[in-house]
Amino acid sequence: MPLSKRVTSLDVAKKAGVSRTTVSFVLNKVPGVSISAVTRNRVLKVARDLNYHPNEAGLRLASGKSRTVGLILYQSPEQVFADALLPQVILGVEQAAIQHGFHVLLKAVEPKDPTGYARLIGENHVDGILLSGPRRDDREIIRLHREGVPIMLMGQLPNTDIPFADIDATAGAALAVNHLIECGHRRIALITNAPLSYTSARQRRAGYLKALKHAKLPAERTLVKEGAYTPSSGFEAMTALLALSARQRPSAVFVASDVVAVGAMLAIKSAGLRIPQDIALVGFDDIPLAEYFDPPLTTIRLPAYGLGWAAAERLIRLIRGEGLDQHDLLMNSEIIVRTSTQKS
Amino acid sequence: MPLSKRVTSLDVAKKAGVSRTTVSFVLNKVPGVSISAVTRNRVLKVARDLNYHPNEAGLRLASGKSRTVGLILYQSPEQVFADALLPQVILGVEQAAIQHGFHVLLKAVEPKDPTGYARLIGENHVDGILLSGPRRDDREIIRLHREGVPIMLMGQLPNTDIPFADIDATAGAALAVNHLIECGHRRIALITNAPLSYTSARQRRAGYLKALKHAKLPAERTLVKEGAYTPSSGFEAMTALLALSARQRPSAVFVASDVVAVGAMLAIKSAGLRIPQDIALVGFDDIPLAEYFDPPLTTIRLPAYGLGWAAAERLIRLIRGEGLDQHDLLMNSEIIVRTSTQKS
DNA sequence: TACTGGTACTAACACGTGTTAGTAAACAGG
DNA sequence: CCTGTTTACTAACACGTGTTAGTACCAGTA
Repeated sequence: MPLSKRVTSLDVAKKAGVSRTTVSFVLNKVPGVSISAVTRNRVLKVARDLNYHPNEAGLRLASGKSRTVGLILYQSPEQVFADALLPQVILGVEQAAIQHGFHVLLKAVEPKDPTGYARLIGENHVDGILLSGPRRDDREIIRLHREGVPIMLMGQLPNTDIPFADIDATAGAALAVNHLIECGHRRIALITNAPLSYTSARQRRAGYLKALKHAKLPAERTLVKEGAYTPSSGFEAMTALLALSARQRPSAVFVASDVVAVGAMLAIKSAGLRIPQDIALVGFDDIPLAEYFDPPLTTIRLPAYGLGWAAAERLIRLIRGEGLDQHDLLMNSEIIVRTSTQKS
Repeated sequence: MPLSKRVTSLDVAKKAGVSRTTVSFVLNKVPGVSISAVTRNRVLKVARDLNYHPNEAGLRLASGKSRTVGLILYQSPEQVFADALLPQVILGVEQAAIQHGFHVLLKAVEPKDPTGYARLIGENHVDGILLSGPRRDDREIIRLHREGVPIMLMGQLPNTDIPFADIDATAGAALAVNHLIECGHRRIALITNAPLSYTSARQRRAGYLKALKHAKLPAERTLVKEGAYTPSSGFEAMTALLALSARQRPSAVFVASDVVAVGAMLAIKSAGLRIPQDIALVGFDDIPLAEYFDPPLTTIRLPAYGLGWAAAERLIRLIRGEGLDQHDLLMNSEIIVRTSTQKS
């Protein structure tokens, strides 16, 4: 029974003996209209007594706004599973949205099956889009942006002017490699977090190369191996590095993902080598378990929660038509030094 | 400009030279009404040409349905951060929802700040609620259920008849302990995944006790320690176990969470003991990294993705008024035997 | 010819809200 | 006493859809 009888503003109006318009004025505190204190209090009381909540659909229809952001996860299931920081990002998005009175609609999109998330906009389902893991071959997002739809990327899309919030992965990677250089290493290898066709992998490699160049160390192609999200890819990449001749073999490796680094560590230990005495290791991400690896992993800590928070907050600004103080946001990371680089 | 001009069904009707009603009949394939093939094709073509998508708000208002499920994460931020399986669960929910034409609205609720997710129902924002991590002190959910709101729990709520989908954690825990018994262990300790005030912790302990009883082994209070989501809690709990006298000290430990187990492993190794030779270890969850712990962790694999999928699918059944084949769903887990229990 | 019944539509209402334009009463100023 | 202004409201429209009741037409039948 209670399900069939939804309380509407008309019910409130009737019971309070006023018009529906007055109810709307009171509850929305519309500026510029005067309502007597007696009436206002009566309406408020009745609304509370009846447990009135404005119907979302009616509200959207009348206002044309949905006060909802679409959080699009443009990632394959394997990526999602392996992404240990995803919960933090999502939570950051959620809490920023709540703070601004917005809701979050979650949508996972598989790259191979680009079922248009654009429909969410066309259907007026969301006011703006937060796109995690943008792809270069995604024409849809560019079209939407050109049409004036509020969009915020988490990650970057080269050759577009779509605003984004992202970790400054290049700087973070440089931090990692600089640390290794300061530890005295000269032959430093790189295992990427993902295939180099991904922007995130490119950025981290750029930081690696930058740090080497700054220290006037040569960059050798043989010292760069591709990982792909998983520990096993790290195992293989490291195995390949260990197969190099004694002269070519690196004394330290920057693995651009903690998860991939786990596999690399296993390869090193399986080969009977010690970390950091024989090979030092720096990871990237500072996932919650990195501190408990054996040995504890020196790594780059990313503000995952903060990234989600900032991205959502900036998107909501766009939706509201407020300007952004800066078009793009690059967040700083910090290095967390642990045993995997400290010859204690 | 394109933003200001949304295409409505009236636009389609005008351009096709028919009434709006006809457009609705054609696009919704309403049974029992006859439309000539010529007209139908004309309408379909125009709709495609204009890139028409029905406005979500109008649709909701007219139909009274939102075709959206609310995924409520009733967990503290620390829990969310530590939950390595959460992405899998969320993805399962998402994909089941998509498959049935539903959307997912995500809402994180902090236990200490019970800002009513019930409003989502009152506002007609969602058709049903998927509650992850239900709490005993949550009066709201019981009220909603009594009012006939479709609800599905992920986890269980004793003393209520709210339908749920959950892992059979008791059976899973028994699996773990049985394995240790089969390996010849007689003194088996338990480190819980969470404080015992949590249902999930209770269930896992129940499986532990059941397995001991079945093997006619005594259950000793001194061998049960509480963990709390984090590796550090596992470290402390294990340290306490190691402090027991040589006679009391366990030869094997069931840690009811892989994440907590990481801390326990560190404590064991720090004490100069070996796994599994001195102390064998079984975890719970089979998080993606468990395979890469040192040593690889024997653990209980949970169908996290499947749980999310099944829970969403069952909720949608409830929303549609279809019955459930069974009121509750308990999903099976399996044991994954690795080195932490195999004296190889 | 008149009636029946099916085909192919359309007019009009309902859903619940925000908002603009307008009105009656009270009040203030001359 | 009349006029203009403020106060405190309300009637009516708009938003975009689904749906019920009804209409015009035509073919077939008695």
